[in-house]
Amino acid sequence: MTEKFLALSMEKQTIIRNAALACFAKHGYEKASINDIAVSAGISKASVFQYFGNKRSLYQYLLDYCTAQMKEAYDTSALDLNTDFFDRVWKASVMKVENMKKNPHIASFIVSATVESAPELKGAVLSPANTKFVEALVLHEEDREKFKRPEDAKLVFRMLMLLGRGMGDQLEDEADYDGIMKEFEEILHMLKYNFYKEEYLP
Amino acid sequence: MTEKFLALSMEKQTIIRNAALACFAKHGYEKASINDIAVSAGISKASVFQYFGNKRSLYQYLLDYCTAQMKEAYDTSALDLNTDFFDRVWKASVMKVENMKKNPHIASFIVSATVESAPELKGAVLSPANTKFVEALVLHEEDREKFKRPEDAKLVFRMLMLLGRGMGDQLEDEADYDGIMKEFEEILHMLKYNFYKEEYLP
DNA sequence: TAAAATGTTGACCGTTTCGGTTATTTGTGA
DNA sequence: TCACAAATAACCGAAACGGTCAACATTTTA
Repeated sequence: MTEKFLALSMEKQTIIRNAALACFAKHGYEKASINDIAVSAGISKASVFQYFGNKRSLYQYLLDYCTAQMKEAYDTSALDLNTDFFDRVWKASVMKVENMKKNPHIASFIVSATVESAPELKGAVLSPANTKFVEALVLHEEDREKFKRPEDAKLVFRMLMLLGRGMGDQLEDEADYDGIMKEFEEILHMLKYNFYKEEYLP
Repeated sequence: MTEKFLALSMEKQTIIRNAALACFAKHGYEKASINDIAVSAGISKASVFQYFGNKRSLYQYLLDYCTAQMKEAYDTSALDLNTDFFDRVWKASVMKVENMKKNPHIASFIVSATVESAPELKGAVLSPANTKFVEALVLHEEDREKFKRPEDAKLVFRMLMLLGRGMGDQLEDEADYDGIMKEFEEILHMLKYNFYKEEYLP
């Protein structure tokens, strides 16, 4: 159903896809209108139907696209599980942000898709490719030993998860990726310095 | 225009108000429909117009209500500026969460209202009562001196701001207020222990 | 360069939903 | 039982919805 769309130039595909992702993410499936998407993408409403057939197919295409995009972004590049905990967190964060830079609307679209409940969308699923990603961040015994108080390790991990959410919000609002990431890198260094035993500091 | 509404029982007022706040927050002014709100509140659409006259008046009432609610929640209870930094952060967070407990939809409504751009709403303003609140959290010189590395203080402050955002998200998703707050209290204690000079620890 | 094929869209369709009104029903206190 | 107010079902014209199609550009082909 999407052959017509896939024949378009990549630039045009990106513009239309981003418009659709943003619109569905903001308004949800039912309240997002094809007209809004078309205007936002700078094309006519009829073209959207030309490319995707109907609303439902457009939405399904976006789900599939996001699934594939997430796989490509996270699954292939293996996180080395043998590095330092803070380094792992840093590496994973960079990956996440690089992905957000390339495709700024995917994150909020996925969030909105997971809470979507329109009856028309029964059977339309978003396969979660994130598990591997989080697994790599999990705390290992050798991580804990580096902490002055090993019992702090778990809570630091939880704190970094919450911090990640806060950063994600900030990134969606003001898109100053590099500024935020620089700040985050400083935070990780600071935490390492204050929480690790001296022998584990460089 | 809202006399009819204010004559209702407090319980019914709360139900209707929460339905409206949630609906406007989720969909924005234009895409939120009176019918949705009425169904969600368990009353008829005609009643909503009976109580508020029209859509615009309902929205204005919610803005005014939120402004008053924020004032009551933050402005009256003075944060003591002479306590420890982490204690100040903790106290402010408790206030914020208590307010979210009582009125879970205010936060997201205010966020959505600040980015609202419907032409019909020109002149409808939300007076920000948060300034005092943030002032109390600002870092003072005597806070910095307690840190092993005083230069860390500023970054810890920034980190706590981001952490607060992440926590806010979590609170809106799963409403396990006490669990999250207990975790946050532990985080603050842990940070204090690891960042403060020994002489400032209890 | 003329014709054929393709890409794009303005105008339109029937239907639904919108904000808002009105006439009727329902509940209540005297 | 009756008067009165609260609540709503039914309704209104207008707008927006998803979707279609014929007409207009643009490109490809002969």
